[in-house]
Amino acid sequence: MTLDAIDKKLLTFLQQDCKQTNKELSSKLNLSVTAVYERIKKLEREGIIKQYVSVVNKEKIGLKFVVFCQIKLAQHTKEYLTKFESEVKKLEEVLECFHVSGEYDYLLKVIVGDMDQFRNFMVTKLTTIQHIGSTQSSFSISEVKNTTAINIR
Amino acid sequence: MTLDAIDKKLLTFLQQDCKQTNKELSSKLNLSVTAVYERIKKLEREGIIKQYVSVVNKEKIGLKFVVFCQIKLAQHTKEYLTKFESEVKKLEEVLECFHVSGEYDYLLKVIVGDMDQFRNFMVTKLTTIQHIGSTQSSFSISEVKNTTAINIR
DNA sequence: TGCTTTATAGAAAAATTTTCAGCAATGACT
DNA sequence: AGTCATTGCTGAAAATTTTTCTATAAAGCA
Repeated sequence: MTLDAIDKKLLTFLQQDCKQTNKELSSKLNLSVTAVYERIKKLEREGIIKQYVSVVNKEKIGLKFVVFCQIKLAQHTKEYLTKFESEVKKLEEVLECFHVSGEYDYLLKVIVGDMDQFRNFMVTKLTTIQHIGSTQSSFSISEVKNTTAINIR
Repeated sequence: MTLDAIDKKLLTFLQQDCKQTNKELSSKLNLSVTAVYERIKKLEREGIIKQYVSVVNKEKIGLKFVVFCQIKLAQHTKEYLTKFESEVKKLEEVLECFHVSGEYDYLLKVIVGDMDQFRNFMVTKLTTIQHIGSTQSSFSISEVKNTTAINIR
C-alpha cells in the first residue's frame, strides 16, 4: 500500500491525538466523515496503525527515574541470547530492549521510582539473569525529547 | 491523587487499547459505564493520562533502521547544552533524546529507512550542530521489547 | 466502449459518549 | 450525635459519534 498526502496527514493527526472525531478530522482534511472513516479502517487493516494507546505521565505515578543499561553477555551463543531476551521481556521495569551492534550487546531503557528501586532492580532482577558478562548504566538527567509520533516522509 | 486498584487496572487496559468502549471497560472492571467514564475523565484532568495516540508500524512505512547515538559535547557550558538540545528537538529522525550521566552527554534514538539515510542524517544534520565533541553509534540488530505501557505499581 | 474497482458523499441506523437526577457512604465541622 | 458537603456510584435520557448503506463519479483495464 502506498500512502498519499492525505493518508500522511491523517497519520500525523492520529499520532498526536487518536481520540479526535472523524468530523474534526474530516474538516482538517477537507473530506467527508465517511471518507475519513474508510481511510482509517484501511490503515488499520494494513497494519500501518498498530494500536491505539493511552500515554501515561510516568512522573505522576512516581516513576521519575530513567536509566539506560548496556549489557554484555559472557558468550554469544544462540542459547544465551534467547535466554537473556526471554528473561528481560518479563521485567516490568524494562520498557525497551534492543539487541545492538558495538561494544555492548543490549541496550535497555529502564523506568523506576528512585535510585533505591534501581539498585533493587539491578541486584534482584537484572543481574540474576544467567550469562551476563558486564553492565554499564547511564542515568537520565533530563528528557530532551521523547515522542511516539513518527514523521511520515 | 492516589490511584486505587480499579484505577490501576483501568490505566493498564487503556495503555493496551484506548479505543475500547466504556461498556467493555465497565464489564472488565465490574462498574457502570458512567463510573468508568468519570474515572477516565479524572485521570485526564489530573494529567495522569497525558494523551491518546495511534501507534504506527514503522517498518510498514519504510523506517526499518533504528540507531542509538551517543554524543559528547566539546564543552559543557549551559549555552552549548541548550543550543544542542534545541537543535536536536527539530530533527524528525530523532524520536528520543536524553541528557545522561556517564562518558557521553546525550543518548539519541534515531529512526531512518536504511544505512544511506543514516549517513545522510549524520553528515547533513546531526554533525552540523555546533560544539559536538564526538559521537558513537550503535545499530539495532533486533527489537526485543518496545512498549509504551508502564506497569502501574 | 464497457466493466470493475476505488474513493467519495450524504443519509439512516446503530452504538457510544456525555449529561443528569437520585442515592448511599464518607468525612468534616458544630 | 446531627448536619452539611463531597465523592463515587447507578440507571436513564440526551447528545454525539461511529458504522452501515445507497448512490455517484473517477480511474484502471481488457
